[in-house]
Amino acid sequence: MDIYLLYKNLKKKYGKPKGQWALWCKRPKTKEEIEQVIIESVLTQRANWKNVCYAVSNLKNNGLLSLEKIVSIKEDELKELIRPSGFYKVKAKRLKELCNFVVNECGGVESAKKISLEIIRKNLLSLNGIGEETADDILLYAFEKPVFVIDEYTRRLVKRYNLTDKLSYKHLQEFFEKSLGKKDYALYQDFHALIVIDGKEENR
DNA sequence: CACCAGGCCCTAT
DNA sequence: ATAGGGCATGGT
Repeated sequence: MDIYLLYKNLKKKYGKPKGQWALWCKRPKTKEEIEQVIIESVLTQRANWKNVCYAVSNLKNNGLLSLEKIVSIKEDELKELIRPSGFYKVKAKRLKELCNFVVNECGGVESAKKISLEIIRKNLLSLNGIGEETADDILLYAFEKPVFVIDEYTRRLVKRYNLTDKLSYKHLQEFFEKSLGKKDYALYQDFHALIVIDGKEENR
């Protein structure tokens, strides 16, 4: 099975990624858009996307959809705003830690983009509540690093087509990156989005 | 009413 | 190393 052909077929079937994916796959993104993607990467953990939208709207309506603002507001205020996204207590804590890291340790999103992949990935993973998938979401969709994101839908796809037997995150990530041959962040962004879009479609 | 959603951490084997 | 429980909301 040619993985790139799989991508072409999904692309043919769905075209440009829609909905949330339109923003996540937008190239290039403004600073505000990058920050929104980072915030959404935490809010979307094990959450229905509609619920994420409610939380994002709350932040936006209060002028707080920004990393600096999230660093400065009270955690209790943040909790109430992001409540619809579920697991709101832990997510408020995680968000504040993540935003603080990007703003104060990295010097903001533009400087963060310039940090080497290995270093920034390791640092993101050291934060509480940022696992491999969330870290790679941020690296790929916010910082435009060529890392292939593995999630539940990707695993289902691998199983459905029997692409490979080992299902660990690291193995699957290497499998996709090697199979696609080139480290192309734009391709990785669209492909992962299409895998999720297609996975949801299969589910109905 | 029951079950689910793009995760992650902690604890116990 | 790996399985299972907890975290919580709104949709279907």
